[in-house]
Amino acid sequence: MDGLDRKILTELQLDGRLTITELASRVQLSVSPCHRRLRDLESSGAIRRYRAVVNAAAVGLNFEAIVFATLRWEHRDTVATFETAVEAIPQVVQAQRLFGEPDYLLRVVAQDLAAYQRLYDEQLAKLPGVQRISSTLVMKHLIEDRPLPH
Amino acid sequence: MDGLDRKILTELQLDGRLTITELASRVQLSVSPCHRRLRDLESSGAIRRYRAVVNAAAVGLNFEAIVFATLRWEHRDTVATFETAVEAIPQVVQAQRLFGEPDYLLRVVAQDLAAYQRLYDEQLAKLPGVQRISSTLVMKHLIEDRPLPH
DNA sequence: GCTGAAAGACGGACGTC
DNA sequence: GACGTCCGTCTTTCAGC
Repeated sequence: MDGLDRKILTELQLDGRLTITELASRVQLSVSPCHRRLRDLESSGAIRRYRAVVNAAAVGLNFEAIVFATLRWEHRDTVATFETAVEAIPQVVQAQRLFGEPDYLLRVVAQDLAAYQRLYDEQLAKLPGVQRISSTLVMKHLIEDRPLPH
Repeated sequence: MDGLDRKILTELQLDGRLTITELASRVQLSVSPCHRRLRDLESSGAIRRYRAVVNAAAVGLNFEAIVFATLRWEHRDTVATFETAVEAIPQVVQAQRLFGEPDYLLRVVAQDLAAYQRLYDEQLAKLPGVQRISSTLVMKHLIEDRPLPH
């Protein structure tokens, strides 16, 4: 992992569909070594995958919320049960477990406020092991999917 | 935007480097119409971009934190000043403005705890217009970059 | 949906530093 | 060991019809 590899990663974070030819010219390398490096980055797991970034509004998802959840500590498997239940909700597009309060942060999308209310009442509020759950609406995205810094 | 378009978007969220040939066979379409649809999805902005998902640890970023920030309401441009300052920090890889408390949620990466401490003291704690800022460490990612639901 | 031309991908070989 | 340049061939792209 040297400067060239990092440069390749940066370019591919900006445009994941770059051709090897174009990528090679951007990082000032010829095609074959660039191709070799890319293959190594992919097989070593440095590049986890490629993804199209889809405009949520284009698929009718105009509503986004952040959910804060804190668990009760009942059993050893409170965590596992909760996490399984979260993973089963497709509207949860991002979820992380934190140290401290809250225990979990979820990013949830829905079609509109009504759909979110249904989702909240029927699924989020019923998640197992939860002591306290609250949610707030996302007003705006400042930064989304920015390339990792050096 | 019909079922086929949605299917195309789903497949490309799972693998952004699918070739048209492969994509066409997955959505049960022949190559040309699939290609036309893809071009339309790209030019209409439904597909915002393509991006390589890079393993942060592979580039030496082993630390991740969530920052909660609430602003003081001094002037009309408190918000703009704060947002500009946030955007200038490359370690902030995701940022959203919320309704309610906190006003902002930032996702921050760093090489290690020491680097994060420096970043916090020298930059995050000095962000303009902030009334209260606090941060917590990310223990684990449950869900990351999941395809948008239907 | 099909065709055809241009571009790109990808493996190998080989010489250089 | 890594880069660069040649060489193949196969696949993909994308504008015609």
